[in-house]
Amino acid sequence: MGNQKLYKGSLQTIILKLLETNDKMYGYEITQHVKELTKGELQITEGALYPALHKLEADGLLAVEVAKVGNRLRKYYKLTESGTKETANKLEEMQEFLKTMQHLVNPKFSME
Amino acid sequence: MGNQKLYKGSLQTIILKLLETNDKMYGYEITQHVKELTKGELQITEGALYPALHKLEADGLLAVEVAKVGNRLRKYYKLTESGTKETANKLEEMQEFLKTMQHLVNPKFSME
DNA sequence: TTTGATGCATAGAATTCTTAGGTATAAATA
DNA sequence: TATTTATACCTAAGAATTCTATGCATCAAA
Repeated sequence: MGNQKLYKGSLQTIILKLLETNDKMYGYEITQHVKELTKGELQITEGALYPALHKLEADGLLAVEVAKVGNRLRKYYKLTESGTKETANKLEEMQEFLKTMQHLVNPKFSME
Repeated sequence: MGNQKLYKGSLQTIILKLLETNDKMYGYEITQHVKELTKGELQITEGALYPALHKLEADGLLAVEVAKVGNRLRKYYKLTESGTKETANKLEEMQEFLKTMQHLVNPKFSME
């Protein structure tokens, strides 16, 4: 996932957030979407993405739907009910984390 | 380090930033300082902190100065010259990361 | 006098991601 | 038409970082 270790730990949250916004997506689509959204800053590697998707599925947060496009298959992922709840939790945690880090590294611009 | 994996990858930057602001600090002091600054949100564990300090020292970013206080010793760490430069780099990367993540998880509040 | 705070440290496990492959179809280009 | 690039899935081995669980020792407070 990119070259920056800062993103370590945030992949699940990123995936869940994308699926909250876009309803259903397939793996390759996610990598391209993130690349565009971040102007190339963040490149999710497939070696990180697919295991992450499988784990989210195994944990019951995502459901899969296989589609055939031409002669190739795509695996569309979407949030389950508990996935939607967990997404809300994870986004809250992420906001808290971002606020805390902002405060730590740049106290001037994060006064409350 | 707390229970949140989101902080994975940001420990070095946190340490460097603290030393940039406070000139010199010892390990235990760092844990307490972060705990206060984050109102308990982030608790750096010693099992994460000390190896991190040793690595930063080995990489030439920190210099150590042992002090005796009463009958106990403290190891004060401070930035070296290259440590100061690297701190600037890491803080820039962190700002970029925070901006990117904010944009990803909450596009509404991160328009430019 | 025993607990809690201070202060250092390491070893092993767990987690996450990177690197480096593998397979295959479709489109573009040389 | 042959080859490269893009699309689309996947996994295994290793690196890197952190957590959990220890250990040792001093000092203050209960």
